[in-house]
Amino acid sequence: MTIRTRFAPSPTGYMHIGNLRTALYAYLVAKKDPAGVFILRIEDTDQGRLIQGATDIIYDTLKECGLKHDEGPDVGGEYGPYIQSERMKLGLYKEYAMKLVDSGHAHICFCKEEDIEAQKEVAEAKGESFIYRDPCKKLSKEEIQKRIAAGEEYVIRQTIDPNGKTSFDDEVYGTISVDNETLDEMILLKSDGYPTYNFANVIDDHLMGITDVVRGNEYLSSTPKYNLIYQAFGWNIPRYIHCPPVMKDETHKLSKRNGDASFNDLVLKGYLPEAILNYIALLGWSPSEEREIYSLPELIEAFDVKRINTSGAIFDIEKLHWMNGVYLRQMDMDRYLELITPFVKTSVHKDYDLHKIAHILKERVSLLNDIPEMLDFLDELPPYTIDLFTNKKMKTSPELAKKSLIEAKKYLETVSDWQSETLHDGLLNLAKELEIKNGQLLFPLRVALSGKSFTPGGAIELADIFGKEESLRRLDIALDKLNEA
RNA sequence: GGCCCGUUGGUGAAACGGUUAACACAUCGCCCUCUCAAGGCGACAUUCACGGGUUCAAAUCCCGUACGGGUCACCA
Repeated sequence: MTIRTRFAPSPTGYMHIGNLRTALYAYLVAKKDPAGVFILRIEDTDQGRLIQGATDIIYDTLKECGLKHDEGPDVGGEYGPYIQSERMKLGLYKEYAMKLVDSGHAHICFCKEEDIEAQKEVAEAKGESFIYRDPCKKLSKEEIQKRIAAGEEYVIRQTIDPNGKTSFDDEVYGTISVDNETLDEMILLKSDGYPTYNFANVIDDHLMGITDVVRGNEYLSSTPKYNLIYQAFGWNIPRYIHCPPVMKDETHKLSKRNGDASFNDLVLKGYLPEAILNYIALLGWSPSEEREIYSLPELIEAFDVKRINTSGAIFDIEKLHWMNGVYLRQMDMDRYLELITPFVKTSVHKDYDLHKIAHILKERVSLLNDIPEMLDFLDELPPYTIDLFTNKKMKTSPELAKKSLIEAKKYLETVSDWQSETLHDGLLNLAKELEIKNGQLLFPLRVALSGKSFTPGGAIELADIFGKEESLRRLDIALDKLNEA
């Protein structure tokens, strides 16, 4: 049977990391099957929580990550519509809810939300566990008709036989079974006519032919209730793949609500979508081989539902940071150049060779946002004091720096063929002639050129980027400082 | 509180009754080196939340306890 999975977010804001990981896993499960279908369904049944533009964020995020859906509101498909509010207009949910009422698996309920709430509080105050026993189940057909005709608001509530047990098999958590008496009779259809998530989800998953339900483990305890609905209709129960939560720390889930990083925030900080995706794939799942860097196609190949963990995983930005660096270093130069250019240009406005800049950056950048600060010395020589010339490891001091720089200047002034190779050979030669270590010549030179204690690139690379004129100008400034001392 | 789920180093994790308890990030050393990175090498859990039990043998199986999470919404 062809695998069909769905990602079913509600458009209520930004896409957070846990959400994205669920989408990823659903995608991987589908694509593991060469004919597998990955579906996007928008669950907008809570009209009060809708946020303008949230659906676009979902489309954009999936697109940026390469999680291409085969069916969905924007791409169509044979099982549409793919937006629940549109399906609701078709009267779909009400029709199915009424079928359940007819078969005795659901009932009309006139209870007021506040009343139930009040009863619950009383029970809690007494320390008793509260399971709502709906008095409306006893209402006669006539009375129900009368009250509906009188315009009274009502909901349709699931009817559960408290006897017996319901169990299901989860691919990740194994077999789970619960006593039916602990199951509460959830609302299927709200008084505004919209279905609840709980109901719409079951109906749509069935109607859309979903074979594998991938979702967060917070649904583990509702799943028995969903199965009761499947059974009431005589439908096949899908395979369940419940995923452990992505945590912010030991005790808190990652959530947009707490202002935790969303996919978008991470991208804005300079993390690459492919690195983010690779990293979150490893949060709650581990490959069978000893490897961590996977492209999306490679993930499809390596993914195995059986290797999804059962316990929550803490999101560790340090590791993402490292992984982002790996992706950046592995990248081909053309794309790298294209990617870093806007970041370089925020702090570098002079006309330096971007290729050369890219070259010194490549092995050193883990986060694109770090680039401007790393290059802040290129446009203008920052103010600095001569103690920068003191370095124990290099065994340099202002005195030694002065000597080295005088000699360096003499040499550099003679160079007509100003390019990396020439400078390299010339300067190393000079160090040899002076009988000092390379570092004792090059370290001071690098400081003189940059005005910083550390920089991407060394003296030769920087001199190459600056060119003869600017290099000598900065050298003179350094010598002035050293002469004053 | 009832029910459900979980618990291996700071973090992600491997192990599927018998290993010196992998690997990666982070951290700390050393090497390389013109700084910083990158790279190389090495260190880092007498121990797998705790207590019992089963077994010749337990991180792995069973029971209990503790702790954490989830759920009990006309939110998803």
